[in-house]
Amino acid sequence: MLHIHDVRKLTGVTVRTLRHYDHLDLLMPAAKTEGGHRLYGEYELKKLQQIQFLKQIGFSLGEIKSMLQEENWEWTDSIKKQLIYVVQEQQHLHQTEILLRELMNSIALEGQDHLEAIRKLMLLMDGEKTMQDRYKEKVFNQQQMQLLDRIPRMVGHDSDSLEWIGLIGQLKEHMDRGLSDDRVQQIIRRMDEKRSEQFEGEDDFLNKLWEIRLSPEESEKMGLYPIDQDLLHFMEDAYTVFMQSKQKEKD
Amino acid sequence: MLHIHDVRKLTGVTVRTLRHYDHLDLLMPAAKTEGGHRLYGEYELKKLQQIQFLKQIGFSLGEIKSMLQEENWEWTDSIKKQLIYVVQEQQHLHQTEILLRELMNSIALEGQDHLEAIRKLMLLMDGEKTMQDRYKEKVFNQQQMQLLDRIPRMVGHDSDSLEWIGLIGQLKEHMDRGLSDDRVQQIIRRMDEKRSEQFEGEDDFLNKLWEIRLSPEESEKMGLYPIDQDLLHFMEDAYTVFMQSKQKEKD
DNA sequence: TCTACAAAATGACGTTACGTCATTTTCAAG
DNA sequence: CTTGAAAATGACGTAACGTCATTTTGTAGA
Repeated sequence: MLHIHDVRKLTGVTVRTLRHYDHLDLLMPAAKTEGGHRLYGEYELKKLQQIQFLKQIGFSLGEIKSMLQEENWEWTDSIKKQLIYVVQEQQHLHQTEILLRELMNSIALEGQDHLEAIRKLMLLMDGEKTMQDRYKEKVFNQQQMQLLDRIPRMVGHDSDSLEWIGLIGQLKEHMDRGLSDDRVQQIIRRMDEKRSEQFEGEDDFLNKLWEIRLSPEESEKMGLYPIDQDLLHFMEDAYTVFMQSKQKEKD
Repeated sequence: MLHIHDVRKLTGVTVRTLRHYDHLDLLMPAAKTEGGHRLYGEYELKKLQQIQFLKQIGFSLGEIKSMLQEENWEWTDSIKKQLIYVVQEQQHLHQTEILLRELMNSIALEGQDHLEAIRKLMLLMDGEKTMQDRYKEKVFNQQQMQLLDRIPRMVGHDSDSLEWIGLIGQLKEHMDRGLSDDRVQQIIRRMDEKRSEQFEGEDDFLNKLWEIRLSPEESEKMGLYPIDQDLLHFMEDAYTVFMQSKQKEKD
């Protein structure tokens, strides 16, 4: 059994923090001495490190508690949420950095008149007129959109959707090789295998593609969303080629 | 003179915030009615917007107060300090983003065992980069070092890495089906395809890599994501089966 | 001019993850 | 059994407000 000070020496976590976690019922000592001194065991050390890790990723102690306690907590939801937050924060900080640099330049130009510099910058910020600003705003929005697109697409919570995402991504990468290219056809074959596992039955790949187009929600569940139209067509065509050569093989 | 509610409508700043700023002596109303209601003028509006601007750049209310009050405040110092902070924060968030993506992938691989996913990631984090590089240089030659960049990474959100992770995860899921199961063999075939796409003719490299993979300690030294031993052996065996049936087909 | 109801003011507590006292107990060595 | 070090407990502070609850004030209509 480890004394609270030993835990501190081992992990670097302060005594106050350990008491705090105890208070929150996040990490309780394995036992206490008669006099009430906290004693920690192997298990607590491990848990403490998990807590540190999750904290580093930016989760609040409350969320961490839920994650570690509740048996069927939706980790993937939490992680996605956090990912979106982190990406947006980076965007925000990037904008802030730009503003700071502009402010610095502005001050250099205006000399001592800081407030005048600010005033001019503020005009730039939410000014309603200049084309530049409209352009900036547009670009910013586009970036935002791209980010929001990219995040759900590039994270999958299970190995199956992860592979779908990977396959689709690679198909996109290899589009320029043409429909009959080996790599393309291999990807399509793998897709066909997967869809036959998942959607056993008559509806074929083309139907599946149709479905995807008609039902964004379904495809999002599968991690397929969003797919652009070009890729969809390419997939369709490649699949046709695939089926034809499969037919030939049979003959 | 503007009523507090008018200020809110004009600027979007809440009544509570205005009261708060008054309390802090940051922004005092130009006058008060007999009954104590706050009245704001043109000057206060302008100052409020400056405050909003500086707040957006990330300064604290305390600093803002100093900036606007003290005549010869060193603005450039503050701005530089803030700039440094913002840049550091971005780097920090970037690291966090990587960790989150790794965690997501790790969870996809490990299935529902989130804590195991965390444990493995923590192992990866602890490893020192310089040690890893040194180890790599010892094992691989110059040319092979370049190939190392192409092996799938847990952190990678490139579609290739994602598919690898997906494939490994699915192999793990289907282990209980046995070596010759269709799904297992299809996965292996896809793996083999990917292998030959990227590492055709680099058998020496692949053999070395596989040996390292087979040893958890060696893997850790290189900073590779630890994969369960039994899964690796299963993969090896299933591959043997795959090669055999491929041979038969030829005959 | 009185009334009534909206809006404002005041004060206090809550939030996050602990740091930092101040005070009291407990532990372990001599 | 003493004693000094370490632990425990409790309380306050932090940043920038949000959110009550309660009391006053402003003003429009009768």
